[in-house]
Parts: sequence; structure tokens; C-alpha cells
Amino acid sequence: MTETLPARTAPLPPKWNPAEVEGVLYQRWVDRGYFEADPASGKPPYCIVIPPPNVTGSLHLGHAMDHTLIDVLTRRRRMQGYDALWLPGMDHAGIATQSVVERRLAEAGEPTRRELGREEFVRRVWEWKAESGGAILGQMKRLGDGVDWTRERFTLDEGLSRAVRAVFKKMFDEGLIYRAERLVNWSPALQSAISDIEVDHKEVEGELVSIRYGEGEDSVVVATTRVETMLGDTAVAVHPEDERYAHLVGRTVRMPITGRDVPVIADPYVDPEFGTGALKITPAHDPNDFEMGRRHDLPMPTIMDESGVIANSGTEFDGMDRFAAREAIREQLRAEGRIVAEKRPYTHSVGHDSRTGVPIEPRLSLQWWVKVESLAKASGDAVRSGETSIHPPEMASRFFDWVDNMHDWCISRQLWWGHRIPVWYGPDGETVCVGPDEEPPTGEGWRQDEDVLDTWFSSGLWPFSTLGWPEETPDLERYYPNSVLVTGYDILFFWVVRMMMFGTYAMGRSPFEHVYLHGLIRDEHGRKMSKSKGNVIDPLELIDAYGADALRFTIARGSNPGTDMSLSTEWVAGSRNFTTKLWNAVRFALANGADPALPLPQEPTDADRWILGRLREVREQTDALLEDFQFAKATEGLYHFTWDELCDWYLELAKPQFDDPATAEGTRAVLGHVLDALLRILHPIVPFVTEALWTALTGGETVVTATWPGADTGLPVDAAAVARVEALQKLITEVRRFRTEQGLPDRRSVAAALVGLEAAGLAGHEKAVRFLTRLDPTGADFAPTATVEVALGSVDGASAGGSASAGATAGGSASAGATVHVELDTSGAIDVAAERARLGRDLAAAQKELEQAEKKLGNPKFTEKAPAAVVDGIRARREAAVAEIERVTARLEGLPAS
RNA sequence: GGGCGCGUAGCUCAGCGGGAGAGCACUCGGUUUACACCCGAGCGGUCGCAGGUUCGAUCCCUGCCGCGCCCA
Repeated sequence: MTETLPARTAPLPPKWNPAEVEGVLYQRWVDRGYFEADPASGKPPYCIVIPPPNVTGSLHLGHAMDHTLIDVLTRRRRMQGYDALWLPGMDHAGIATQSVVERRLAEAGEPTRRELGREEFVRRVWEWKAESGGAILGQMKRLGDGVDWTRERFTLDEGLSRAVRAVFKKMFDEGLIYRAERLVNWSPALQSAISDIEVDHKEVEGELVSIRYGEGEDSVVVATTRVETMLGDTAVAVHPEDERYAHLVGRTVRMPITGRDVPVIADPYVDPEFGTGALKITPAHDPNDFEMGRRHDLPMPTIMDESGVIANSGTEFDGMDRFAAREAIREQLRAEGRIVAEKRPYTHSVGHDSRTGVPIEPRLSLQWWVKVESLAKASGDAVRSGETSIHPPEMASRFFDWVDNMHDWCISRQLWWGHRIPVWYGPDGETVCVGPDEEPPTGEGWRQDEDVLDTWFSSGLWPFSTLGWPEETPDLERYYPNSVLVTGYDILFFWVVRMMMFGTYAMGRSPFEHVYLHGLIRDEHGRKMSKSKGNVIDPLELIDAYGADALRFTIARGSNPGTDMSLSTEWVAGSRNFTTKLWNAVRFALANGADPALPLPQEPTDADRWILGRLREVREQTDALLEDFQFAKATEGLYHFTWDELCDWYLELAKPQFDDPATAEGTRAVLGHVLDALLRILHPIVPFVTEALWTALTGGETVVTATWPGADTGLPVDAAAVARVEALQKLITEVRRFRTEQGLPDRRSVAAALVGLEAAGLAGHEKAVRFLTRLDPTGADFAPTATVEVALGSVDGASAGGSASAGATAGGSASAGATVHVELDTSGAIDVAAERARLGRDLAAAQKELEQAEKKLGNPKFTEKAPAAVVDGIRARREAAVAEIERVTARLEGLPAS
């Protein structure tokens, strides 16, 4: 491979070109095996498994967020000396994948699924899997995911399929999996059962129709939103104590249309206050009615087929779609004078298949179920006991609500793509569950269950099936439980709960030490991204335009725990600007000979001490924040340090230091040290640009496996140096402000005398002040026309050039500070009005400050009750305000009349 | 209906008992020997409303208004 990046001594290219370089760097990382975990390494293990993306989809920004945050965590741990494993892979997404392939067959004019037959159809799906899955892998590489490709897994792999059969067998034998005929959420579109969490309840505008059953005094009125279900009614129910209907209980009423006589039953479930107090009962098509039917041993006729068409009702409505039948039956009833009331529109909640959006049809059918009670309890206990901690903690309550109120889980799906249920039925009604190492029964009349398992059944095993379970592999021994699971809070009930249930059951331990739940990515105005709104952003387009680092930095900077973030191309462009800034900073450093291999100077300058102290603080703060999953705050802190402190101030202060032979070498060392550490700290967030810059700066092979900066980073904070640098910044800013307001552009030569620098402790900083304010030395003809007075907080001048000992503290800020007078020769009259306006604003601010302070100090309760430190602080502010008012007032009086 | 959360600068969001912050946007100035994907200086807020607790409330409590999400 060609090395496109320069060696340390060569200058960096003037521009960072991510599109050209990122792919090369990524391939090099993979080729050199940096991301491969090693159970034999002797290092402490750290493991995160990917929340498996759906093989049929493509990665969207939500995935980009998962991947960025996981990559930040694992790359940092790797640098910290852990044996870090990020395990990649995908799930087979039974329903979604089968639907896509069926649609593609139809679009290509090929035979249908049933025409092809099961074996051939499944072969076609594997072809599609290779194509679609490959695209996802490519996306992960573009994002820079530091995954261990040698351990990539797929839920339908041989190993993972063994895990599915093993856990199914164990649960079957222990009675936790059973087969039962029950009412399920049936999707007429998919023609399959789906689980509760695949159903969305939505308010819809329908109708509420009241129908009279029976004749005359012996009639009852029932109301329904689904008129067509009356074809399957087998009872009318009333409350046992409802006197209005007491005479009917135990008798029958004659149904319209079907002409059937159905019993009137009494059941306390009926709310006598609701509607007429009488309910029509359709046990095969409504969950509540089903329970009632079981209690009263009612017949349960199914009057629809798998696609939602009326069937076997014995009426002329057979063959009619359920919605068409609803209208037709209603009109028939109307013609017979049976309708006594109609409410339309009637808003009520209807379950919809979350994938197709089609209304669910509750359907009586024979399915396989998981008995969840003990599993859900164990999952809840794992969190309650602290074995697993959920971040942010507020999310734990949702988790508990869910696991404490969970219904049995329907796991069979009427599909072909997935793990076929490992149960065989014999000719004489035998049922045999076949384990992974057993041979299925052979012989006449034996057949395997036709259905496959819910995809979540296999992805629930993911934290350990991917590590080799049920075999006792070194990986399993070492990487289970996983360190962290990172996923969106919207996925809590899908993955997290299922994985917790299976992990506690099969492994006896919760699968995760930590679960970090991030928010959703929304558009720039906080709206959910959706195809229908047309506001979806493709992560690959952002990477093409701005680089993967820019996308990653944007995501990390916006990701506060548990809260959604807004994202737009402008934010990403801003992050791209950050990488460019970093690039230019290192370019400048290299051009001036910065080198981290040089020893730090014996006598660092104030600027050196300040930036080295800040570096130490920032490194400590970043570590603490990342340990607590505070990605946004950690990233924001690094942004601020890099741009506002390192680039805006230290690099500028370094310029005069480079000019001075006494400080040039030390500055090379300090700048090298700071950038070396900063690039390593930034690497997990922006891996590409930091790799290019760090290798150029240090000559090292790669930053991927470089050591994470430790306690010896930077220097202890030197408070005296900090105070002097802050005074310097204030002085420079005030002069710049004056120049701006006086309309004195930088190129315009302005001579000035700096009076009082020494008293302010800034004796050694005149050169820096002049450089950063563009003030020239005074000549023989110096004639000042204006003075800028800058009141500085007290800085301990005596300690200038002193040692950088830890814990040094400057004098208290309460003592009166020094004032530096900058006398300028503006070569002409100054703009008195501008100066008066500027001083007026300063005066108003000082007066407001004084007013607030005096109000507080004038309140005896405040001085009595508030902590002494707070009171002292307010007193100091009052004194400073008084001094400022005096100074500004004097200046104003000294101005010529305008 | 139950639960959770949110209303802070034009936009997106931090801050959550003692001096209102950031990014973007905006205004003015700038071909400064790293960077115009930039530099310098600014403008901009009764911190949703009303009570309460407190010496002191954007921050704690209560109610109201508006918005969002989850579950039924």
C-alpha cells in the first residue's frame, strides 16, 4: 500500500481531504489488526456487541449515533490498555427481509414465494442477504467503526442457529415454551402473527353503531365499532346485578342476519354504566371477548381468513374484505331496521401492524409462546440489584414498568425466513422438541413445525451467542457479561429486555454491566425524520460532503444522555470546520518545529504554564465525563479547549515565544506535548484526522494503539500563571475593543506606551501585548491622544517566573487590582462620541453591578444568614464596582466636549 | 385514562439555590508570516404564566397554559 501521509519532518498538505484519506487509513487499521481482540493478551477485557442492524435495511443516522458512541467507548478503552472487543454483525429481520424479497420477485415478474417453494425461496433470500448485508458493512467502514471483523456474526449463522435450538430446547423442557391456541395480533398484510411490541395503537376516526338483537321486550341493544364481527357473535353479556337485563339472563336472543340464537350471559367484567350496559361477545375476534368466552365456555367461530376476508360465516358476506363487509352488513342491518343509533366519526384506538400500517385483526390461532413471568422478574432484579445499571437512571422506571407488566410472548411467525421451530409432530400426535445435538425423528408421518421464530428470539441471544455459546469458548469466558450496551431509548423494549431475559436465563447473569440509552436524531427543527416529511438525511451523504470525523463529532457533541438531538448539514459543516482548525493548528506547530519528544522547559513561560495546566484539567474532566457517558459535555469541552484556548490564545502567544531564542525551544516542547495529548484524547471521537496528524507530529505508527493520556499529562495548575494570563487576555481584549470602536484597523500603525505593566505583574508580557494588539513602540515624536485604562484583578507580580509548584494560589481577588494605562497615539483626534458611548456602557454596567451588590448587603438577613464566602464575594464585587465607577467617571469628565 | 419528560438569546441546546452561557444565525471591521471551512469586536434574554418555600429562585414545591414521548 502506498503511504499517502507524510513523515514527521515533511510539511503537512495545506488541506485535510477526508474523502481521499479516510478509506486508506481505515484499510490500514484493519490490515494491521488493530481492532482484533485477543483473549490471551492478559489485558483486562472490555466488550461491546453491536446492536445488530437489520440486514435488509441500511444504516441511518440512528445507527451512526450507536456506532459513533460505541466507537468512542471502545477506542478509548483500547488506548487505556484494555483488550477491547467491538463485535459486529447483523440480524436476519424475518418479516422485513421476506417482504422485501417477495416484493422484488413480484417487481421482476418472477414466480411467487409459494410457486418457488420453501427451499428455493430461502435460497433467494440468502442471495439478497449477501447484497444488502454487504452494503451495511461498507457503511460501517465509512463511519470508521473499529470493529473486530474476524468475529462478525449473523443471527442465521450455523453457530447462532445452534444457540437458538439449544435455548429453545432448554426452555421447552423446562416448560417455559408452550404451544397454545389463543387470540394473537394477526397482520392480514403479513399473514402472520406478530408480538405485542410490533403493534402500534393509533387513534382513528371510525363509527360506533348500536344494533338491536332480539325482539320486543326481550331485545337488547349493543354497540360496536366493528359491525362485521357480529357474524362471529356467540353471546350477549350483561352485568350480573344489572336489573334492566335480569329477565334475559339465561335465555337467548335471536341475532339478525345469521338468525342464530345466542345466550345472554352475566359477567362482572361488563361495565353497566358504559353504553347500554350490554356487550356483544365475539370470542374469536376480540381479546376481552376471548377471555369471556373461555369463562363461559362459548363457541369461538372464526369468521375471517388469514387475509382479513370474511369466510365460513355461512352468509352472503363470505368472500368480502373486512372493511367492505363492515359497510355492507351495516346497510343490511339498517334495511332491517336494526340500527338504533350511530355515532360518526367516533374516535377510538386501533392496533396497527407497525411495519405495514395495516390494522391488526385479533385472530384465534395455534402459536408458540414464551412464559415470561420468571424471565421478566429476573431481568428486573438484575437492574434492581445494581448488577446492570441503566444510564440515564430515569430510564430505569420505564424498564421496570415494562418487565413488571409483561404478557407472554408469541414467538412463532408464519414465515419461511428465520429459525424454523425445532419441533416435530408424529403420526400419532407425538410432539418432539429436537435439541442441537439430536437427530430429528425420521419415518412415515413425521413432519417439522412449519413456522419460524420471531427474529427477536435470536437477537435476544446476541450478547452470548456471538461469543460461541452454547460452547464454552475462551471468548465467552472472557467477554461475558458485556461491558456496555449502547442503543436508543426507543429500542429498550425490543433488544434490551429480550437480551436481559435470555442472558439471565441461559447464562445465569445479566448480559450487561451498563446499558446506555441515547436519544433520537431529529431534523434541524426537532422534528422526527421520516420519508413522508422528506427531511431524512443519509449519513453517507454527510460523510461524502464533510468527512466521517465531522459527522462523528457532530453526533458526539449533541448526544446528551436520554435526550434527542437536532442535526442539520450546518452542524456537520461546523464540525468539519473544527477538523480543519485542528489540521491548521498542527500544521503551524510542525512548521515551527513543535516536537513532543523534547523535554518540557525547566522554566516555562506563563502561557506555557497556563496551557499545560488547562490541558491537565481538560484531560481529567474528559475522563470523568466519558466514564459517565456524558458524550456531549466531553466533546464540547474539547472543542472549547482546542479552539478558544489553544488556537485563539496559546498559538498566538507562542508566536512571540518562537521569535525569542530564550523561549523558542521550550515552546516547541510545550506545543508538541499539548498537541500530542490532545490528538490522543480526540482520537476516539475523530479517528481519521487525528491519525493523520498524530503520526505526522510524533512519527509514531498509529494513534489507534497509542497510550491514553494519563496523570502525567500537562502540568499542575499554576494559579499565579493563570491569573497573569487572564489579566493579559483582559488587557488585550480591552485594547482591541478600543481600536475597533475608534475605527483603527489592525494594519494602521498605532504607537502606544504601556504604563503600569510591572505593577500589574505583567512585566514580561509587553511583547505579547504589542503583538496581539498591533501596538508599535513609541518614537521620539510620540504624542498620546487617548488612554485606555484597564483595571485588572490582582496578580502576584512577585511570583512572576516563579516555580510551577502544585497548588500555588494567587493572592485573593478581593484586594484592589492594578490598573494598566495604555497611552495611544492615534495620529489625530479620537472619536469622542464613540469613546463616550463605550465608557457610558461600562459605567452603566458598573452601576448596575453596584446597585445589585448594595441591595444584597443592605439586607441584614442576607449578611446574617448567607455563608461568609458568599457575603465576602458580594463585598468584593461592590468594591470593584465602586472603583470602576470612579475610574470611568473620571475618564468621561476628562473627555473633550464633543 | 396512567406514567415520564420538556418549555432559557432568531434557531438548536447546555446550566438547575448566590455574578444569564455555547454553537449556528445576525451587525461592524479585517488580503495580520496555521487557518476566509478564518481572525477581531459586538448586538441579542421580565430563563412559559401565577402563587409558595428561602436572606436570596432560571434552579426547590404547588397550580395553570403549551408541547413531546411511552403505555393502556
